[in-house]
Amino acid sequence: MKRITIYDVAKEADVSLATVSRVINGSEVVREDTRVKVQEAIEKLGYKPNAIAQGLALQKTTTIALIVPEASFFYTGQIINGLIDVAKIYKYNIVLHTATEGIIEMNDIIETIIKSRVDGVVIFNDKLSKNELNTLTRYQVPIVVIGNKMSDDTIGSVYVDYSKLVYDFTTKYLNKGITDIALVEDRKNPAMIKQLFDGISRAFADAGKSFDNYIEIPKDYRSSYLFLQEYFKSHKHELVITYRDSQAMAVLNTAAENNIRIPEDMEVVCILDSKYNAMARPQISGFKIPDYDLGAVAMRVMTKMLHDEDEVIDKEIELSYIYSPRKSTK
Amino acid sequence: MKRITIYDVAKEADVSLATVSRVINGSEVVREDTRVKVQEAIEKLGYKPNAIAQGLALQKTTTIALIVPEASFFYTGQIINGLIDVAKIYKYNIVLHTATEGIIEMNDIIETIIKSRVDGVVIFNDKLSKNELNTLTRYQVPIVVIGNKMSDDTIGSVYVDYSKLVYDFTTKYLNKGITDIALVEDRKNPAMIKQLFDGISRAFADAGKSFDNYIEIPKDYRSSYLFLQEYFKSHKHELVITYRDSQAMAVLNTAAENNIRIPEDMEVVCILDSKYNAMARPQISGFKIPDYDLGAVAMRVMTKMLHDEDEVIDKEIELSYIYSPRKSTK
DNA sequence: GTGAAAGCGCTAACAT
DNA sequence: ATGTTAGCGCTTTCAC
Repeated sequence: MKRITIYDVAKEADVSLATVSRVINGSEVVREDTRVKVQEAIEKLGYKPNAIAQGLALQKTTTIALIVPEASFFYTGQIINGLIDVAKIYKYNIVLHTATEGIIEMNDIIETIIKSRVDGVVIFNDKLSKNELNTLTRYQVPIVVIGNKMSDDTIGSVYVDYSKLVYDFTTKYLNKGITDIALVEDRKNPAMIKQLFDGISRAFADAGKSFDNYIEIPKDYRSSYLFLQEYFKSHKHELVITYRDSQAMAVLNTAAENNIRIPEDMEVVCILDSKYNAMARPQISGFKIPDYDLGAVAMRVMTKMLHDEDEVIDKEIELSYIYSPRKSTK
Repeated sequence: MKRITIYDVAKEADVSLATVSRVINGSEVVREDTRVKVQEAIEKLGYKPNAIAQGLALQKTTTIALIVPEASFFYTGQIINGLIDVAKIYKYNIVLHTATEGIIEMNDIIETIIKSRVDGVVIFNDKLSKNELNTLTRYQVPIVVIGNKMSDDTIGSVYVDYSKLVYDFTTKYLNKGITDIALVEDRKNPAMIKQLFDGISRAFADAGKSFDNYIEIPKDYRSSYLFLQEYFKSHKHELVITYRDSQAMAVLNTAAENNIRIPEDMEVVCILDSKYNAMARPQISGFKIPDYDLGAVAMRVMTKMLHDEDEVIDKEIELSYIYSPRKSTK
């Protein structure tokens, strides 16, 4: 079955291919009856414009590349949904790349991205530094970063200020006289840890105190569970802050085993809220991060960078969060 | 900055573009010294072949489309990871499409897929019937379906037989004399419900009994929680089977509130295991579904359909599961 | 072993 | 309002 082309349509409708092209692209200058004639031919033949050929001719692909950390779909899912939903509106395709650790692989991804001539790339990576983007910026590809504040001629970003979040939350507790606050985190995400640590430290500093309860736990649930099981035999804090739901649950479970009542003896809060926080017992308080919006807004910024070239647009967009107090805090 | 093309390289290396093309594509017929000469030119200019132009010339894009149900990333994440990992190996790009309910949107997606001239499409959709694929098959695009057993000239599939899973599990309990078995499910996924229902019904039938404890619950956690809270005031079963972790947790939580001890008074098992099952208290027994493999194998089948055109390949691949007994069952 | 030229399907001046 | 034609960047016969 030969793929039917614009020539076939032209012949069928007895016009030139230029006219067919005009019809496809909704040019105004085509007379109504010939437009109908062409439309019928298109319909009859079941013609679908070849996006690849269009891409070659127009020097743009209407596809953007999305890079997400591998195996991060638990918290990336909504971001992708948001991204794709607005991509659909603007008729963009999304090619998905997953990046593991390691700069070598990142270079591979960038290589294929460059070759595929995407119109832009969105990177979700809270670990990424602006410097690491140089490989990409060299090729003049518009970039939107999700998770890190930065901007530039060809770079935009959408993010949540976790440092501020933690600062405000910590300050609230310090003001209540609660000072035995601990931060539980693994080393999976250094940049995130830094933000959290900065926020809590600043809060302590502003209160004339210093923060020193950073508890580093293993990366996987099982090990961190065992670690905390031991830890809470001899420790207890007024407030424990964790980043992910699994960490909060590990705290919950191990505290219970050590007869630490939550929230009476110890309060627990989870930064990155999830539906599982509401299923745990006691239900875990957390901050609702607007993941869907992070993706949607990122794509929106992308389209602006791509279309409204003249207009000055805001390239650093901070999104807000909502605190959901539940049963693990007083 | 002008994008540098194969012509630029040809000029720089003082050869024809045909030769450059040969070097790029690793043709054997190029003399060693000219190959080196060309390579140096490529290096010097930082030339990256334009995949779009290659696509046009070769009539193939080395990209495959992946369609997943929207907002399903919790159980789709690993599938995508597996898919992408083997796609990388074979140098394929993945363009991601999310499908909501509704045939209209599906047609939109298929439309853009056809236009983008992908080499194949992988569909993760346990609701999909072979009939609905016709729109796609008409265009001769190789298809691999994840989650449903089916095959055809241009269709392959990778799946887990949930019906069998439930049949075996139920039979085991029936053999122990446990007959008060209930299936808790919402109506999110009719095809899946059918599989589960079929399996359990067959088991009962083979034991000379009939199954009638299908408990339909609301789709979201909150409502189903309230529903079950009421339900367990007046009901209790020897074994409750749920599909998703959130459903199992709802059962756990509401049972606890009604003083039903698990597993002493009632056992609970979750078909689709997740890490959260191990964090619940009591820990929930479940079946480990090989999601990563589903994706990886699907992509492998795809590449086979694309490359080894002559060779006969197995187009219906059933993957197995592993039972993880934990604390919610005896 | 290497070059010349046609063609992949489409868009966008430029003509008419 | 519509047709002609020159690219877009690359692959691949066919000559040499």
